Amino acid sequence: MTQSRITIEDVAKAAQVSRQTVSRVLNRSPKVSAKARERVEAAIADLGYVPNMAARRMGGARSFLVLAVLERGAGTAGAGARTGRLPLDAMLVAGLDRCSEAGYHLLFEQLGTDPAESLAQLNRTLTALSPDGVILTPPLEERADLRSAIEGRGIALEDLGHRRAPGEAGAAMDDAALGEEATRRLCELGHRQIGFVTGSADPRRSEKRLAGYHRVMAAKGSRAHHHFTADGRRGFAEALGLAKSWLVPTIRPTAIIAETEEVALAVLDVARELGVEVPHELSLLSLEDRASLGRADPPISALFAPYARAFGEGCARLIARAEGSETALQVPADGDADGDEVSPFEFAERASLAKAPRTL
Amino acid sequence: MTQSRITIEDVAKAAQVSRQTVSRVLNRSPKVSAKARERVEAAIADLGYVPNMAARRMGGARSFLVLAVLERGAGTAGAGARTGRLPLDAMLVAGLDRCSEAGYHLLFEQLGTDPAESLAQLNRTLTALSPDGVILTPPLEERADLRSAIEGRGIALEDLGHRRAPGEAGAAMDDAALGEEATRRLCELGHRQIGFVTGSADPRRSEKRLAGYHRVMAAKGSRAHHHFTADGRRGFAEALGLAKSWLVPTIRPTAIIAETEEVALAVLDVARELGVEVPHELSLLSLEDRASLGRADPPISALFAPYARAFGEGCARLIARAEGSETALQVPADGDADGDEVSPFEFAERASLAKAPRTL
DNA sequence: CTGTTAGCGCTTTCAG
DNA sequence: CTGAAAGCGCTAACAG
Repeated sequence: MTQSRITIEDVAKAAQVSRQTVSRVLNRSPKVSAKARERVEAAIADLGYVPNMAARRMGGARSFLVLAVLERGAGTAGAGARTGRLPLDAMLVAGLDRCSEAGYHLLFEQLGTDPAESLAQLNRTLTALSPDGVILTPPLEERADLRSAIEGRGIALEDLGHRRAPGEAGAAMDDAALGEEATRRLCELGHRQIGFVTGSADPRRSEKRLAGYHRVMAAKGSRAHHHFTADGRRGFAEALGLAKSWLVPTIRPTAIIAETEEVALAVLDVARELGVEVPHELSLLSLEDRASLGRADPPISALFAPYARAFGEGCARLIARAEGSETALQVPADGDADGDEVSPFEFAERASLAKAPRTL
Repeated sequence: MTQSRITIEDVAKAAQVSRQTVSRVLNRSPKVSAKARERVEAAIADLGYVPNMAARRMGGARSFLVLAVLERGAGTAGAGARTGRLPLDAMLVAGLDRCSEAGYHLLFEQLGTDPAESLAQLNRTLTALSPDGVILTPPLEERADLRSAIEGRGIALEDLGHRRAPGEAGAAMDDAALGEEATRRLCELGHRQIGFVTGSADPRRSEKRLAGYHRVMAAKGSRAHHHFTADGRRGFAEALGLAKSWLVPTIRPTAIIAETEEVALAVLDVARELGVEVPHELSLLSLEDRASLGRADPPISALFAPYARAFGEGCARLIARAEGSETALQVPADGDADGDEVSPFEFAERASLAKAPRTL
């Protein structure tokens, strides 16, 4: 079944129309009579015809391709690698789902870290593939050169953040906002002595999250952020040692924000070792969600950017744009105006958060 | 730079040769004079010419595409999902590395679980994309219908196991062998009372691993396998409860094989709770490697199938075949004859394994 | 070794 | 609404 040599010509013949008409049906052109359409569709089903992508795009039309651009090393480099990276597996699946349901294909490409070289690389890929859309994954969305290379060719561009206005940082991927919201949530629970342990593989992102944390702490009038930050990016062990030292004195953090799953788990271990009870004596919040957090004892809550979902949505938007259906994903009108300030982040509520103890 | 409308024609003109000659240079044909080649290469570099993939494949030749076929749900469906699945992130990166270095592109496709439907789906993709090679990921490599659909079109096919003979299970992905080797390793450490807790999302794979375990235990004359197996696939909690019950009596396992990271971590927790010391009183071996195992206390050793590596190698083999370079990857001649029986699995040695305690 | 000639399968014009 | 013509950019077949 489904012989591989059936072309649009065969369908045209079978349906007794010209290939143009078949092509129109294929591309959902409205300018086809119902009768013709029916005949063509019957013939297509009958012959098991499947249009050839390459030929399709040769005609100078769409390529039905979405290109996802990764920074080399942005994903887990293998089991045992450091964490704090993109959840490529979930992103892949989310993207695939969205693309295949629309008949599109998803292609990934890794770019090296050298700016000039990576730009050239992208340009090469762009002309070789001429994708209908490109999705730039963090931290690449900030590369203005890449963005203009893409847009300069008239190719649709998306990144993981729904942006409110062009040029603005995408809300869902705003690291500073993530740091802020995490801190704010803890403050709302009554915490003032809040610690922050970084650990992301990408220092730039740590920086921003930390900045958000500092901002909120300062606004709350706490000075804790001057004492309770540790840099797990450099030395994991030292950072933990530092975190450990926090927990011994009488004035100590009542909550700690851990930038990664790894750090969160390690802090939990430290607390256990020291006999500090989580969550009653110490609340713990991770900025990255991984399955293992749910299996920790107690399970650790996480506030995180919804990468996979955002990626899938980015793909969908790209496709919608390519299809020209400007009615499709025009901002789900989710009352996203500017009032409610719905959090763009996902929160996995588990058992590691509690109100601050009274013994402030 | 790198205008997007440069075609082979432009290069031909600039190099003062026919496009055929340019094409030959592009495809590394040996039948080009050094002079011509030089001029063409100069022109290419000069103009920043990049061949268009779609057009290339239209010529009736290669498509420079490798298609990786996944079973829907084979990857992590998102943070918090059950484990025991393919490490898609690492596979993606490994495949991308191998493909891009050869100028190929990697495309993923998910197939539903209904046999007929998934075959049709594959056929569709095959004719739409006409990839140069297809790599079937577990458990799809066992689908004879898919295999013949691919090979019937003359498309190169690979899966994650280096197969010794056609039809034989790939060594690196042989689940029974994994169960056997894990058990054997523990036996070599003097263990006889070995437990096995399943937990994979794919029951068929659990079955095979378990079978390998049973086989070795029986061969060693132990009867432990009649008592110490628990099925974490059904009910995680019950399985753990069962495992827990093992550890209380005086005759109890001195080693436990955990099929997944999740199970391994849980068993470790149980042991800790019960005051059973790992590894001195209980050795623990995971059949799946994840970063979190390395951070457990003590870190948990793992014996596992090298998915990502195998995937990357599969891609490389596909490409080598497409390139016709039959000299390229002809079995690295790693003394793989049939003598040494080098393990096809990877072993992450950590601190959870010890010799069996004397108090057998 | 090199150039010429035909398409690959589809879509864009542009006429009917 | 439909068809005919003219390629898209490249590579296989052939001739030179």
